Amino acid sequence: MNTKPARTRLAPSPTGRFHLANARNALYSYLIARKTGGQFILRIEDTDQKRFVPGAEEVIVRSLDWLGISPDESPFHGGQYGPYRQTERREIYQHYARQIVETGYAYPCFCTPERLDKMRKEQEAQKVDRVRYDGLCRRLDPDDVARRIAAGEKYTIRFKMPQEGSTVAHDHIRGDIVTENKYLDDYVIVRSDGLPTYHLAAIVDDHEMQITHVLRSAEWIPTFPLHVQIIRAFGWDEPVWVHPSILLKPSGKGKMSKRDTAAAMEDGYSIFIEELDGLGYIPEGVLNWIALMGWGVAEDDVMTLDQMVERFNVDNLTPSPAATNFQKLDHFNGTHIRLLTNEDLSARIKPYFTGAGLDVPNETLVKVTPLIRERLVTLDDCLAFARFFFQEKVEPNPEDLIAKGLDAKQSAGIARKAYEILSSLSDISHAVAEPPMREFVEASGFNAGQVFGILRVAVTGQKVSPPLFESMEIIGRTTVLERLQNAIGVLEKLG
RNA sequence: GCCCCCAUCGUCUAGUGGACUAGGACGCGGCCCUUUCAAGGCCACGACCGGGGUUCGAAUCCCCGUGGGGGCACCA
Repeated sequence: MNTKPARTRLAPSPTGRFHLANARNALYSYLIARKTGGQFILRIEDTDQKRFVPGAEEVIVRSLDWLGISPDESPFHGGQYGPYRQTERREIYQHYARQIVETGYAYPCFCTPERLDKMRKEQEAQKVDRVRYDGLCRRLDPDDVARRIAAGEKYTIRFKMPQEGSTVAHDHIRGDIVTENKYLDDYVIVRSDGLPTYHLAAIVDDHEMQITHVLRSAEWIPTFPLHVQIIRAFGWDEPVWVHPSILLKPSGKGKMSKRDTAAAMEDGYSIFIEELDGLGYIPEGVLNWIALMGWGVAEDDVMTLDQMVERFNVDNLTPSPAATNFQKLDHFNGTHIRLLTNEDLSARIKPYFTGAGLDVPNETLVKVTPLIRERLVTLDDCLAFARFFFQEKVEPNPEDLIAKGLDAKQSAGIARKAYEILSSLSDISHAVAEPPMREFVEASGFNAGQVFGILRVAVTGQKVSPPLFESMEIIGRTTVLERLQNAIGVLEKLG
């Protein structure tokens, strides 16, 4: 990989939501910049003002910040190459639009949308292979053009695509992409409202902002030759182009549809970065997950951002489409949760408890965290495993208090015995309480699963919980005995 | 319809003509550990899309199919 400082960019349009594919382009771009000591830039492509969605820019920045891959330059962070919003760069595009017309690589087109529409319909009726601009204004007399412009007639500017030969565009992971020019079109590069389309704006900006590596999704491949031709028309150097493939639905058959997105949501997943936080995912896990969709790492695939920077290489990006695998998200999330320090994890799960209306004393939290860390797939799982630590009372399902293979009466007997043993101890810490309970199990003839199962449900209110004795130690003698007493009452009523 | 991109276990991938009995990870199944659930350890199952070439030799190179995907706007 080129080691001179790279300048990369993420250029989303503020029209929709910030999803996986955006994040993945951002990550790879960020990685290239960090790896080479360069800069990662966020540029807002808002030239289509009809589609502008208020607040979309903020979501993008918030998502990037959450992931920990904030841009070095952006409309919000500033920078030497601003403005970073295309609608604020009008004059720059106008300058280059004039230049490209003057040098003969583009021309004004007076065709109205109505005429274009009619033209297309006619072409469709004739079943042409590819509907495209018929070149009417390309053949206009220069004096005529000047006259019509002077008369105030509205016009767009079209790029004068070579009509013969072919264009070779080089993608770093796909190699040369050769397109015969006869399949290309005279694309509109400046709208009649004076604002450029993506084709001109992006090329001009990438040049002006000195972007060295352009990562954009594969949807851009069809217009890739156009972009290369525009660059050549200006006589500029090309950046390194990389087109990572689109992301497929979990089955790998077809791309993510609205329906798939909704289905993911129902399963507790999301393709929108802003929603992942609320779903209990941590940036470290999400990042690791995203990184591996299209980046070939042979082994040791659990990585922190720093490790990714260390190991990343654009050469290892894959060109084939990747299925979105949420199970893998869970895996990476759980793995990275376990990599967190107890202090860090405690701070991250606390909001879930308080959010559920629980009072969470820190001294209790720090004791609880080590007990549940291995069990968490998502942060919000902490509630399922540990809410009983912070509740006044616990209400076990009566049925659950009856041990496997026993009836209510026998179970009540075990509970009473456990109460007897525990209440005889002044201290029920793990080390003190376990030996006598084990002795009881030995002597009683019941098995450990039965005895401890009853105790677990009585004390935690649930069948699945963190280790019993550690849990009881944290809950404290008084509360444990209260809960046991309550369970005995429930069992007696049952019996 | 036309153009373009892609093609290794169910999924993400390693593989750049001989080191391939095709490696790793997720998931799945089993075992161990264990008071539950996890975590961890071990084991198993599981793939080179098809057909032609090229070559002493092909997962790897070429061609043709097939399948999947993208695009054909004064959207990005």
